[in-house]
Amino acid sequence: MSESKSTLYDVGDGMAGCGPIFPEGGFEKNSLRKQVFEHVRGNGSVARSDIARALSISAGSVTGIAAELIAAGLIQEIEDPDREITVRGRPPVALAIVPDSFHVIGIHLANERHSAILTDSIGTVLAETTHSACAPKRPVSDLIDEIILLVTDLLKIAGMALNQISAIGIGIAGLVDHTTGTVAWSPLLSEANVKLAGTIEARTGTPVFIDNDANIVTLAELWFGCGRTNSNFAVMTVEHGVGMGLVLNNRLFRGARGMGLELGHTKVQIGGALCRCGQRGCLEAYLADYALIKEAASALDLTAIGTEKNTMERLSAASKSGDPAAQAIFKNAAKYLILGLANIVQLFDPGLIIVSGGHIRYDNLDNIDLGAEAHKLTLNSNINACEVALHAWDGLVWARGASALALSAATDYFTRESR
Amino acid sequence: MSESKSTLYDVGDGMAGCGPIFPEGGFEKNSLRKQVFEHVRGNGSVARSDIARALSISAGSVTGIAAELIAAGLIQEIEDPDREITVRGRPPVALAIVPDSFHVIGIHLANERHSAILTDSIGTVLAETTHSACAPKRPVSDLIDEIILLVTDLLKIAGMALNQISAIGIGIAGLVDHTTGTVAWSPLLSEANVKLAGTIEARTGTPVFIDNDANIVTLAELWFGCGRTNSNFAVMTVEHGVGMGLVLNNRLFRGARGMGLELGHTKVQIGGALCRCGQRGCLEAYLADYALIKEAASALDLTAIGTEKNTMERLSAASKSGDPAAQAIFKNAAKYLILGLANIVQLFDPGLIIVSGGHIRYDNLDNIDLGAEAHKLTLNSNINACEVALHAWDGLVWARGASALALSAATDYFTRESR
DNA sequence: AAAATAAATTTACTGTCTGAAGTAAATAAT
DNA sequence: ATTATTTACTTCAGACAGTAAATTTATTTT
Repeated sequence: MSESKSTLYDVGDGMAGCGPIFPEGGFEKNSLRKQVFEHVRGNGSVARSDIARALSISAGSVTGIAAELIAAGLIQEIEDPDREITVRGRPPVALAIVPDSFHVIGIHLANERHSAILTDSIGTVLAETTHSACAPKRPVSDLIDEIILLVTDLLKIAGMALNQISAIGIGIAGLVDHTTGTVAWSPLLSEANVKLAGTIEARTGTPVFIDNDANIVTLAELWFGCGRTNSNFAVMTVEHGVGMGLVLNNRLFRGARGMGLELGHTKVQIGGALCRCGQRGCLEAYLADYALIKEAASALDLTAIGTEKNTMERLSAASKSGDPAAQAIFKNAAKYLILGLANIVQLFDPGLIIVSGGHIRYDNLDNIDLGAEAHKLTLNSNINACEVALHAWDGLVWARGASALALSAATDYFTRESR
Repeated sequence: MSESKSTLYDVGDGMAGCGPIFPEGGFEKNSLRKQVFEHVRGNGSVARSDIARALSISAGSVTGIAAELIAAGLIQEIEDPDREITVRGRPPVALAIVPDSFHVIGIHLANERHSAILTDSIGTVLAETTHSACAPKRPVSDLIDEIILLVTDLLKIAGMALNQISAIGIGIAGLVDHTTGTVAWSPLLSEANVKLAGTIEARTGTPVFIDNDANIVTLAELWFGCGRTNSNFAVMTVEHGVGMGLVLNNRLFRGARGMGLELGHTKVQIGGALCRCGQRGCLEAYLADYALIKEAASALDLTAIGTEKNTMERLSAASKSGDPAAQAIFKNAAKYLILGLANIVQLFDPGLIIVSGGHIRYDNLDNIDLGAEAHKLTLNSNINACEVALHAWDGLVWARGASALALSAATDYFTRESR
């Protein structure tokens, strides 16, 4: 832990609202209070009458619930900015979230770098900090110290106190059981089956929720990205490893026992390439960064060994400048990326797959229509081809996803029945 | 349609009750009425006080709901057969389903043979019929005639009238959208996008529900098989094709858009073996019956071409009598079966996978521990190994699964709120 | 026969939501 | 300017699902 980069934000992010935008008439018996709150947050600002129509509930209910939410300080009446005066009848009164009704923290823990953000109740980033990390495997106590350091740093930047934070979300690489808050295994930890959430909760007195990398990225898409307007989509992440996340009916799907969705370790070739997990033929062994780097020796002079990121950048540059070996490496990886997409379509049939990863990869996918290529590998009777979107992120997605985890929990807390 | 085999049943099937046995305190806000009914059906006979404890609802609610269900003729008080007299206090009064409160029909449509059963409200088979079919592809109108014939035959055997049937469930091979009741594509139909459920509904005046082969088998396991005591499990079917079904939280998982779970067409080898779907490298192309038969020429004298079933039987016999070529074929198929299992574990992490198929296959899997072999191909950090169960079925599973579809719908209907 | 115990029922009450009637605030027509 | 029309919002009685606690019922134990 040496250099640190910190920034103070006070901006919104263009599109109104945040969080998944639910289609009208949610079938799930979420309390109306929560439904109304989420509808307001999802749309930025809505009138009571619009809410009643959208959720198909009675106008009377909306009045009552809005009154409760206003009394609780969660929402407020605002001057509708883009109101049309041409309609007759009593003009609607727009409702909007009170941004500073509560605050949450989102943290991402990774090999080289930890990042953390502090947001208000509509997900606006108020403060951000990044701490570089180096220790490859450490005892839990060390990692907890690092987390506490991130939190205190963040609070200092934002000028807030810990008791003003309603929830903390943490994303960490490895096998995570979200329901119990346990890290079964992580590349960052020398110990296994760590009750991370509980421990941090005890240290901070704040509710803590954890999930793995892939789910965090998926949440980021659901709350702040292209997933917002899609109820069903999959996310495929390609970087050091290969992961995936799935959203069904605006909800993160976590598999039967909380684990699963380990796309990177599905087998795509019997007795194939050796994967870092020790098995052979994993998708990851053909597609992840480390798999490409293993092959990079044939394209690059690797006598001077650099970081993984550096090597990938050199490999990408070589490919773009026409090096045939480097191009072959990326081309082969693309073939397996498409295979992965096809298998996702075949098994989950989402309407949309978001491929999320660093921009380096995309530079080498420019002329490939991933959706069309994947469609060629699926049953053609599958009429509605699956859309494939590339989404290159900055370093903040992970922390944003983690903050979504916290936002979701805080929303549940503040809108729960009979408070 | 020539020979027909029909039987009249009047037996139960050993284990008490039917339908998934829900763990205590279901989180889903199913109406208590339905929860109580399902709990009684799942357990065969339970006292009111047991229901209150199991579902953690108040005793008062149970009294009220039981009264309603009794008034509706759905359940009844019975003499508890195995009651222990040693306890003091007022003795509990056992409740049980009234078996003939309603009846449903389950139909399975396949290439060579259609089968249909008529059951009462606890799934006891009251009548069964099988019609042989031959036309490989026919217009919808023909298939509908065949279905109507099955239904009338069944009603005659059972001595019942159509208006005594509360719902009809139909299982058919192909791509089926359960929610709309549409068959997008089927090997039995010359037309595409057929609104089968709606048409039969109009013809019979009875609610009709359809689903595909794999889901039907999965429902059979959930309602009547080893799935009853498991809330989360996957089913893998291996026969003419390779399919799968998934149960999450006692509910059939149908993917994001109702299709999906096409395990047979996930790719396990880039540019691999040619599949009947036209693609290369599908799991099915290595594992399904037709894939094995393609290779059978090297082991058998195929100058006399027989049916698929016949060839499989000859191949199996050859393998068991020590023919090395036949043994190699089965051994290779087993490798891909294990790969399929490993991929299911990796993606869905169910606690149990039921491999469902004809017994021919199992004869050649005797000495293989599928669970252990699949575990070898998954992340070893996946601590809880997935159990793998072989379940060889008789020809009735499909129809039973279809009847479960109907039973489930009828249950919803009769236990819905404010009737 | 009385005490103890457990099951089932009754009763009063709570919270959530709806539907209908009423109020408020604007525009359009006269 | 006045009235009608339209739309947004509020109020309130009541349906409904469920609970918690008191009560009744049926049985065993003492």
